Amino acid sequence: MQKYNVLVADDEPEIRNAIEIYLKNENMNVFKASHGLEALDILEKEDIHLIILDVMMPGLDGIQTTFKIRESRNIPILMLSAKSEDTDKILGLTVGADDYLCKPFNPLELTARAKSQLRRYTHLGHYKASEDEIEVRGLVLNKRSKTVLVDQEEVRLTATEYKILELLIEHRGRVFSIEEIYEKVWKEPYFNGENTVAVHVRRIREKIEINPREPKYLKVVWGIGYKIEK
Amino acid sequence: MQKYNVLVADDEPEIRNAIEIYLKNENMNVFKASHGLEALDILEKEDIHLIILDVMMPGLDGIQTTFKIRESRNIPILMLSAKSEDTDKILGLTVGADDYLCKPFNPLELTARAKSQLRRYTHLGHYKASEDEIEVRGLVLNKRSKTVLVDQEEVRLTATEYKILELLIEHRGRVFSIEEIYEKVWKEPYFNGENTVAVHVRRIREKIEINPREPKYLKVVWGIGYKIEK
DNA sequence: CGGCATCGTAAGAAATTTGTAAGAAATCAG
DNA sequence: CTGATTTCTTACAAATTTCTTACGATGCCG
Repeated sequence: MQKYNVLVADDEPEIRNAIEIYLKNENMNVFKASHGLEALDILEKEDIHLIILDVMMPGLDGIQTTFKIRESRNIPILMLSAKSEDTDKILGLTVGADDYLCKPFNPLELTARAKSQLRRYTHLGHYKASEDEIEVRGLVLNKRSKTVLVDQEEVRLTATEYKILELLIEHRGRVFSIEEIYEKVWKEPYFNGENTVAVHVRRIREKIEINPREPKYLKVVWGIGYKIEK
Repeated sequence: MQKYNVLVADDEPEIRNAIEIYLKNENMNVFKASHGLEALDILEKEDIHLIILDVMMPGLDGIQTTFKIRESRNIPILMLSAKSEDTDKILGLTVGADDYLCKPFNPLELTARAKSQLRRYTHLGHYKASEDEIEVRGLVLNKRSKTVLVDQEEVRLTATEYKILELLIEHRGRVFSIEEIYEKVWKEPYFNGENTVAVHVRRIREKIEINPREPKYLKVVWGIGYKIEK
């Protein structure tokens, strides 16, 4: 069996060590860093398969580190954050992370999520992109060719429209706030009052829905955001 | 295995000692108090994981102590009370408690309930973030996707309705006063006379109950507040 | 330069949610 | 039973959020 290398970056030594124990238990190699810069350093030298990052760290924090990593690589990142009332907010901040978990977390859940990320590797150790083709109720999105079919018919989406739809479809069933969508797609902070996402949603609906006023795929969840029905 | 610290507060020494024996048998550390103030004192000094409180105690009784504890902490509380005709009444009084038990109780039941509360801790000793999905008698609440299913059917709740329901379900069995609900959901002080929570409760019932007038899930506890039946 | 496609903004319309008030109904205390 | 208290119910108006449309800006390609 493949032995995976996992990098854990957290400024709290207890958490770092606890995670190390859980992961070693699952037969993984663990590299530890106490802040973002150290993590980036290890990342250059070692063949890391998964990064577990704490949001809150002195110096380069988890979010900045994610941006840095994403500039050059597509390694899976699992973000950790302190439990907060406003989970959605944190979720919005974790742009670029592949998954996230609130502290205090359940060790079983941590290892389960870590393994789920690692499952995306082939036996050669190469990172395997998640499924190329996603189908949901007659709507087929192909990530490789970046095309969308609705009932066998190809639909021409613009680049931004496609990105929004891909985001929603990849996590179908989950609700994304307008802010979250904006920050994930545009990769810049969202200022309240902007109407852009709504307009793009309208345009996407125009193209993929039979009746844009009664959307079958791209649904609104009032006061929360948008989602693709599972 | 993690060794848990349990605080037992009861004015009757026999009961205190009996509980101590049962719990030590289950490999727990036991701290004892004979009244509420002493319990609060120990709580400050020790790293307590579970509190077992008797309702009837001289000085600060179990109910007042619960209020005091809840002002600052979210530790699980198991309430003990003398058996009475009017179980509901006592149940209503246990606002803020996570579970309760009637005296005389079965030692097996006591340890079972104590362990059930402690199970919510991780190996790190942190209080565990609760599960993503909570199921209670056919009602399924998914915190990640912020959706609610009743008998497999998705129910569309508004943002505030969802928040109220999530609060109640997360601590199902516990009674929340209108004031508590208001302040937890709206995050602003509650002024007596406001009707808002009641109206929202009505609307939630309209959506999740078969017959809103005879609620199966979201029940009222007269003079105290609302709760979700366990 | 002209034609075309894409994008963001603004502004008003439409839809949905939310709070309030007022009276009805249920429950409790004596 | 009676009056007091608490919860329930309904309707309506205000607030908020989303939808829709149109327009101008930008950039690409020939």
